[in-house]
Amino acid sequence: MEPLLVFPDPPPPALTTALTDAGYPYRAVTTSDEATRIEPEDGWAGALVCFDDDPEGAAAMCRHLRKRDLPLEPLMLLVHSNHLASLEPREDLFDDFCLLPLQPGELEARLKHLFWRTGRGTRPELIEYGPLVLNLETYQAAIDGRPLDLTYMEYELLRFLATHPGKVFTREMLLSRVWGYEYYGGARTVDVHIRRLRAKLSEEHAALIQTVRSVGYRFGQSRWGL
Amino acid sequence: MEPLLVFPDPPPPALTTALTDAGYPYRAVTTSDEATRIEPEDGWAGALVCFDDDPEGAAAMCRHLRKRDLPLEPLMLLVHSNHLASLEPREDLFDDFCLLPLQPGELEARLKHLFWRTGRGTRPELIEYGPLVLNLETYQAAIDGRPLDLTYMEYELLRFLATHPGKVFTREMLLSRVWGYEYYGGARTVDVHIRRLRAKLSEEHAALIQTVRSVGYRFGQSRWGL
DNA sequence: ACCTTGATGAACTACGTGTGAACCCGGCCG
DNA sequence: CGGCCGGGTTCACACGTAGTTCATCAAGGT
Repeated sequence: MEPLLVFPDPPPPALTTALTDAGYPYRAVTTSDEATRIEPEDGWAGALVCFDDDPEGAAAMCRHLRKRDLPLEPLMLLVHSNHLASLEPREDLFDDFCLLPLQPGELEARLKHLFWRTGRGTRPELIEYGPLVLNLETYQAAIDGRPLDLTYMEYELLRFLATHPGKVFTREMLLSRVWGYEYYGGARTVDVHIRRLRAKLSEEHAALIQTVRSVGYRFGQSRWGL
Repeated sequence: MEPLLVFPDPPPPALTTALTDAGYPYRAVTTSDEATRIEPEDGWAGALVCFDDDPEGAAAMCRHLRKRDLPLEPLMLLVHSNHLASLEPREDLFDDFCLLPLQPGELEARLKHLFWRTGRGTRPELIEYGPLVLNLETYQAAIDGRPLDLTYMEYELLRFLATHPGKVFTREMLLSRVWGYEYYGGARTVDVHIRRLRAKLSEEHAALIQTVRSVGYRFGQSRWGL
C-alpha cells in the first residue's frame, strides 16, 4: 500500500502509534514543497493533517493538496473539539475529521470507512446546476450540452461558485479560496474573471452569476428552504 | 428544514440535547414501519441511528432505510468505541459515525459536513421576524415569501434593526453601528433610509419600523418584559 | 397658535462595477 | 536565443446606482 502523507513532522506520538497499530505506512512532512518532493511514484494513499498546532500551516497544506491536478483524497483532519468551529467555512478542504485526543480504534475505523467510500467512487464526479454541468474528472464544463472552453482559473472559479449555489462571496473570500493564498492588491482580478465567465456562458445564462453590490458575487438562485 | 429520523425511541438524552442545541428538528421511532408511517411529506433530512443498545435492531433499521426506492442519506451511526470492530463488514450501511459518549460540538460538526458532502447545503442562516426573513448568506430579504430588492445599506440597516427587535435606537447609534464610523452632520440620512425601507416593505408592513418621537426608531413591537 | 421633529421629494455626489486594453510571465517553437 | 502565444493580472476610465444633503411640507406636542 502507498504511504499516507502526514503533517506536521514530527506528528503527535499518539498518531504514529495509532497508524503503526493499524498497519498503515506513512511519511511525515513539514512543508507542502516537501510533500511534492518525496511523493511516491504512485501518489499518496491519502493524507492526515493535524490542525491544532499550526492552523494556518495546516489549512495551507490542505489547500495545496486539494489544488493539484489530481486532488489528493482522502484527506483526514485531526482536531481538538475547541477548534471545531473554525472548520465550518472550510468544508471543502477535508473528507473527514477525527477528534483529539484519539480514541482507541476510531482512527482506524474512520480510515477504513474513508477508503471504502472513496474507493467506490461515492463522491460525485459531476456538479450540476440547471443547464450547467462540471465534470470534475476531466476538467470540462458544459452548458445546455454545449462544451465550454474554460481556462484553468475560470474553471476553478466556476467550480467553487457552483459548489455553493446561492451563497454570496466577497472578492477577498474568492481570492483566498479559489486562488488559494492571501492577497494584496488586485481585487479587480475577480471582476475580470467573472466577466469572462459570463461572456463564455452564453448571453442567456450570464445571469447565473449575479453581482451583489458592495458585497461580492453569487452563483444561481438563493435557497430559502432546505 | 425537514426533521431527522432518530432511532431508537426514546433516544439517549445526550443525543436529544445535542440535536436541540444544534437546532436540528427530529422525530424518534422504534421500528422501521413507524419510520415509513410518519415520514414527512418531503422525506427525511437524514437519519441518526444508535448502534449500541440494540445492534441487531439498529442494523435492520439501517438496511431498511438504505433499501428504499430512494435510499436515505445521510445516515449517521452513534456507537461506542468497543463496538467499532463490528462496523467493518457493514460499511455500506452508513455514511459517517460518531463516537459515544458525544463530545461537545462533534455531532453538529459532523452533521454539517455530512450535509455539505451530500449536496444538501447546510441550512442557511436566517433571521426571521414575523413575515420578514433575512438570509444572511445570500444577502437577500423577503417578506410574506416575496423577495425584497434592497440595496446594501438598506439591507444592513434592516438586518441591524431586525436583530434587535423592539429596541429603540437613536440616529447616532444607528449611524455608528450600521454605518460604522463616527459621523458629523447628516443625521437625516437615517431618515431617508428608513423611509425607503418602509416603502419597500409593502404598505401593510411599513409599521414594522416605528418612529419614536425625539428618540429614534424601533423595529417590531416593543417589549415590556425581557 | 407656535415650535419642534419627522416625512417627503429632488438634486447632488461618490462609489462600485463593467469594460477595453495594456502588461507580465512562462512555455513553445523556429 | 528570441519572438510568439495563451492565460493571468493590473490599470484607467465611463457609467449607473446607491448614498447623502438640502429645502420644504406635514404632523405632534405644549
